[in-house]
Amino acid sequence: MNASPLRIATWNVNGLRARAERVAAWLDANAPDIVLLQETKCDPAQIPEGLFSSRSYEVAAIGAGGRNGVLIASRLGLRDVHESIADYTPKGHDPELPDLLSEPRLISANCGGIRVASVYAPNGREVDAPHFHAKLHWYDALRAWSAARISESAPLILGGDFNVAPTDADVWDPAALVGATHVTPREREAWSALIGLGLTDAALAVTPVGERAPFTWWDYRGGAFHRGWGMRIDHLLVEPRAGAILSSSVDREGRKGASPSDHAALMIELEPAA
DNA sequence: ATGACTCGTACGACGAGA
Repeated sequence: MNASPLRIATWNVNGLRARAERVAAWLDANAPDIVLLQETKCDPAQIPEGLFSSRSYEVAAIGAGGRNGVLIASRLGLRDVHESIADYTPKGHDPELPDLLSEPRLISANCGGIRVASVYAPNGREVDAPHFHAKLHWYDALRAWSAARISESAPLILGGDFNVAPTDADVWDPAALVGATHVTPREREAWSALIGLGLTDAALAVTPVGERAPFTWWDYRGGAFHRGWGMRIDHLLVEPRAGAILSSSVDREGRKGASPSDHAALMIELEPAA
């Protein structure tokens, strides 16, 4: 029995060591039960001392030097950790492409009966660059891994920085992004195929028809945040059997002031299925 | 404006991010 809904949050922090004070304040203000972080940019041994343990979280993290890196912190237990989707490399994978499946971009654990994953999708760099094709292959592997999890008894929740804006409503100005990554038909097809496994885009699910779900990322440059020049590229994807999505919110305060991440945290409240 | 920030690496720029 849960007296109150679960709070599940995801945040690309752009450097956990650089963001330690902000993460601490955000944890204290929001009290999430499950925290998914991306771009920690550190090895697990470099996680700021006590940041999670002093707040009663168990942590599972992977990292390799100063790039990428993902983490799960849970107050609901943390077991059966998965650290790679490389076993789900798609058929036809071009071995000449960058090996993004070996980078620390997904970690998953069973937290209180829910299989959660912290996901950091590749950027893609330039349309049709090697990294762009590798991004699409990485999405194929993510879809295959997710399909395998959906066949298991624990419901699946994916959260993270997916580096795809699913529709033109998810960017401030489609005309400004012609020729850019994150909005191409191929990336959006990869996104749709993932969603099509039977996952609910939580932010959309609680957004009234005709309104726009809030952005989660704004470029550091040119005052983009204050101009509203953002995108919705961080997502929480919920298998319906996990429970009912009660709310979804973006922590815009976390994008303000000194030394913010370029991403804001996304958090949902979930009433777990009985 | 082929720009604009920021992090990590390593102590001066530079790759990468989106």
